[in-house]
Amino acid sequence: MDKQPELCRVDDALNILVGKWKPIILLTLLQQGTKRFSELKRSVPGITQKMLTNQLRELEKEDIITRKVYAQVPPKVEYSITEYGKSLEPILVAMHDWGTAHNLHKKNIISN
Amino acid sequence: MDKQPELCRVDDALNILVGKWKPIILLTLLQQGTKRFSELKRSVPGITQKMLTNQLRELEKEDIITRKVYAQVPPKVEYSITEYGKSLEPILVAMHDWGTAHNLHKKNIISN
DNA sequence: CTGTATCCAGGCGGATACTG
DNA sequence: CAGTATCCGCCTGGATACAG
Repeated sequence: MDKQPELCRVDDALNILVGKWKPIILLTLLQQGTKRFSELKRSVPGITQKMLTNQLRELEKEDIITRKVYAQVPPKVEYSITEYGKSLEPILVAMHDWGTAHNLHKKNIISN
Repeated sequence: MDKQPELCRVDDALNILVGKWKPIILLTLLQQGTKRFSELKRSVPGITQKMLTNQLRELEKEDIITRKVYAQVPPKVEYSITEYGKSLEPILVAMHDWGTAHNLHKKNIISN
């Protein structure tokens, strides 16, 4: 049942990153800083309100992002990466770099 | 529907790594080299034959691992990381390092 | 503007049994 | 030894409607 202690350490990071919209949400917040709910919705084309809320809540639970509510009408809520969340950036960068190379790999296969 | 080109690059890597047993399978092959089906099964406690086959097939499709069948009785099949698959190692290492630090983070929260 | 509540389809992963 | 085949429960994510 248990995995090797050394090996399963990767699963913690993976579980946090996994979610249809989490990577793009995190990258948006990392690159563009604090954003309102509606701004995020615009920054992530195709996402529904339900899913945006859902993914944000999960990231918040993991202490990767923070949620700041302004008591006003109309409502205003801002989301930001936590310091802890910023520690995920090297992983996202590694994946982004790999993704770029992956694209080239696929093109090479096709061209052969 | 479409995401920003730059941002969605991370999804390619993520999709390949996602799967309940893929990370540990990859790390095992990376660290210990070529392994037979039964050896992998022993290296990944708790996995069923169905899931081991399933995860191996998916990694094979992505050209991350190779499958070598020896025409003999009893059957012998060996799995190895491809050169291309090795390019995933930095990502796995980054996640492993993060997972280790994450453990400390959780401990700190508890101790506060 | 920033959510919640429902319903629903598809896929993932587990248990189990069977096979060349 | 190295798989396949089947059944099945659960969770994820999409569509849609409603709400403070």
